Amino acid sequence: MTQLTDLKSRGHSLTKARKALVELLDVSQKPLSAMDLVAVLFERGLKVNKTTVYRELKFLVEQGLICEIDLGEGNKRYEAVPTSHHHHIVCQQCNAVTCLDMEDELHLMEQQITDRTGFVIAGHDLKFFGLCPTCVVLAAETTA
Amino acid sequence: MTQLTDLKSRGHSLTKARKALVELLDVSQKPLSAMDLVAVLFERGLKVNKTTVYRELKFLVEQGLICEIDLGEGNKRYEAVPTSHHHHIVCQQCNAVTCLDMEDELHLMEQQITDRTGFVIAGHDLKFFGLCPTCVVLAAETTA
DNA sequence: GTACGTGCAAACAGTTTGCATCATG
DNA sequence: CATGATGCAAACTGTTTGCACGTAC
Repeated sequence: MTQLTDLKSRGHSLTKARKALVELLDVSQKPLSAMDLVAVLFERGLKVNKTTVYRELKFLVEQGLICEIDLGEGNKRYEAVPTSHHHHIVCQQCNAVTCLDMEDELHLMEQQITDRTGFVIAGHDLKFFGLCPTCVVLAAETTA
Repeated sequence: MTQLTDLKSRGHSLTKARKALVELLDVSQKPLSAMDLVAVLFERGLKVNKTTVYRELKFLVEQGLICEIDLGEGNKRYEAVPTSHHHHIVCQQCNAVTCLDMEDELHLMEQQITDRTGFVIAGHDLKFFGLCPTCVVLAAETTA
C-alpha cells in the first residue's frame, strides 16, 4: 500500500492540502465527494480551492493512495485505499455506507462469465442498496 | 412488462418522439445515453429537443417501459426493460456491452449480507469490465 | 379548457482547463 | 530556474427548470 511518505521519494511534496485530504479520507467512515472535502477542509480552517482538491484527488488516485468510487449519485466519491478491494452497501434512507467483501463470490462469477462469454474480465463494480439496521427499525416503527 | 399501448389507457399520447425512443431502445444492442438518442433521432430526420428527450426518458422510466443504468461514465444510459433484471459487462476497448444474468448468485449474496450486517437489501448494481472476445484476440495479436 | 407535450433559453452541478503566480529544491 | 503546487475565472458536460406556446381529447 502506497504511503504518504512514498510520495516524497518520487519528488512530490507533502503539502498541507495533500496531507489533509489523505488524513480526512483515512478517518472517514464513508467515502467523500470532492465537494464534501472542500467543505470539510474549509470547516477546519484550511481554505483549499476546489480546483486544487480535484487535482489532488486525481493525483492521489494515480499514486495509489486513495481510490475513486461511484455510488451512482452523479458524482465520484473517494476513500482511503482499503486493505482489500471491496464493495459497498448504501442505506437509501440515511446514506450510511458499509463495506463488504464479496471478492470470492465475484471471482467465481468472473470465471463463469469467461467460460460462458469469452470475455476476459479485468474488474467489476458491485454495490447494494437498501436499509441499514437502524433505518429498518425506524421504518418498522413508522409502519406499525 | 409495460407496453407502449398501455400508456394510452393511462391518458398519455403515443407521440412520435415517445414511440421513436422506445423503438430505438428496443432495437439497440447497447444501452444509449440521452445525447446518443438525440443524435440518432436527428439522423433519422426527427428533430427532438434534448429537453424533451430527457423528459421523455424520465417519464418512460417512471412508466416502466425502459430502465436507466449507470455504467460509470458520468452519465446515464437507457435500455428497453429487459425480460428480467440483469447485469452488464463492458468491453474497455470497444465499449461493447453484453448482458448477463447473475440474479441467482446475487440473491444468495444478499441473504448473506442481511444475515451478517442486518441491512435489508432492496437492490444492487453489478457490472464487469474487461475485454470482449474480439478485442482479446486483437490484443493477443498485437502483443505477439 | 384542462392536462399533456414541446421548444428554447437559462440555470445548475460536477468537473476540467488555461493561465498566471508562488514555492522549493 | 525548472518543476511542482495553487488559485481564479472560464469553459465544458450532462441534466434540470421556468416559461410560453401548441395540441388533443
